[in-house]
Amino acid sequence: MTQGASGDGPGRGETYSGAARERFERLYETLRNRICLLDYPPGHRLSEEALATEFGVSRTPLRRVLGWLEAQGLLRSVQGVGTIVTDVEIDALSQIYQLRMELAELIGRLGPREPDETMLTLFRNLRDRGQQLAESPDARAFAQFNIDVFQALMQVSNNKPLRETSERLFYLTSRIWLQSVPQIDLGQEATILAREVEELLTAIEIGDLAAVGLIRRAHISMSFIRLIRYRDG
Amino acid sequence: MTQGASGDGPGRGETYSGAARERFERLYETLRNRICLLDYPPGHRLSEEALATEFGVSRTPLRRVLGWLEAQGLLRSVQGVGTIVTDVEIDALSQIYQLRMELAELIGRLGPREPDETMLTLFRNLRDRGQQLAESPDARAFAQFNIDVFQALMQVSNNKPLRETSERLFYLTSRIWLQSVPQIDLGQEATILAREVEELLTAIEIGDLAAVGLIRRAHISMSFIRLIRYRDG
DNA sequence: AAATGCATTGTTGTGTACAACAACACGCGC
DNA sequence: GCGCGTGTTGTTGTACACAACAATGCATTT
Repeated sequence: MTQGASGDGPGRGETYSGAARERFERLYETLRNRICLLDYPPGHRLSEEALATEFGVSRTPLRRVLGWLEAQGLLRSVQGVGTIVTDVEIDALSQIYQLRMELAELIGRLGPREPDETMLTLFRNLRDRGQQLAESPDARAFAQFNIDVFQALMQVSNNKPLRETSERLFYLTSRIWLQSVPQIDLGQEATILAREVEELLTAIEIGDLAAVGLIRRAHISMSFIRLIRYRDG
Repeated sequence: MTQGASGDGPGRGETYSGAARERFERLYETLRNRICLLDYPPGHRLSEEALATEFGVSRTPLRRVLGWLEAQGLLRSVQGVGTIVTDVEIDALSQIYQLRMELAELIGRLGPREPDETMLTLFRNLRDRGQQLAESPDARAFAQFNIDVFQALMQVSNNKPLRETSERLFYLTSRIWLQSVPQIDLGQEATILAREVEELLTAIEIGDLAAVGLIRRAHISMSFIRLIRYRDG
């Protein structure tokens, strides 16, 4: 393949200011999803050469993507060894969860965004998806649903730094559920998450965004406790 | 210069696992300081080629450093134009300050670290420096002192994600004071900061770390209000 | 004189070859 | 049989040459 003559890259005309940036974000989200969905489990060593070949680029632009993922704490590159998917040890997990709880509450307090029809539709769709998921639990679908619920919640606040910080911490810890999937009660977790979405939807319909933050915080708190209990036995 | 034969690079034997990493961190902190101390003011276009030449490396390792700074929001690279130091517009500044206030309070609540003699000495030295600064105000010394006070405060909490998040937001906004230096009353600001350090030291000596967070939050809140007043007239 | 097209220049983005490094396996000595 | 040194292999790190791109200045045209 010749340089830059990517087949599907510049297809959409919305290259706001650079086709390279678009490709970067595509690679970034692709790899982040693979990490969060445990296609690349913690400790997995992925090869720059192999990834570059797969995506039809050279190592150079790929390394920029890996660099960002490393900056987010999802990867760790060490010379002579490889690029390793990070693992989250239990005490670091606890610290992140403590902070995530506080930030979840802030989502409803800092720059709340008035719920519009779009947001309501979004959460109603999530509620329906949650009910289906609770009826027929599936590990991967659960993980994806968890991500989608989080991303929907991020639209509640206008505070961009808060959203970015919450995102970073979320993607750092969301994998733990898929990792513990043999031990956890997937059906119960799906049911709990589905009910959380229902509660969130109720609060949004009323327009009480502070309540949204409190509900979310409570569920993060409880889910961490359940997680610890799962792991302990 | 041949590859890797840097004169001062591998001088210290504490290369925990890679001399490259050490060099990376040195470049990173150097450039971050230059940005935060306004050696590179917002809007400034810095050349990869020139920087690589200055540091005696090739563009490749330098680009990794620039990539991290871009991930932290301090730089913005655009093809064909250059690598530009970001500017903070007033509304984004407000959002960051709101979040910083909340995080400051959390510093005293999440994983507080018992003050030891080292920390007390650190803050007592800062108190002395603050008094000297208040007597003979200097813009650059004020900015550096502001950074050092912040870094000392980061040692109060054991929560690493909270520290990293606070750092990111701090370095994103600390430049605003040097930017406004013709308009602000530098002597007054130095006096206020020195007194804040005194208050913080008092709280630390008592061992009330929650108070530390509250004091810090209050000062962040007030300093933002003063900043807005400075800018408005 | 003003506007427009175009060449020039300088920048970041990309591809590629090689160096530095660490892990592994093999063979040698004990 | 066991320990150790060493070559081999695969990885990330680095340097460099070139492509893609945007801005600028200049000549040309209207």
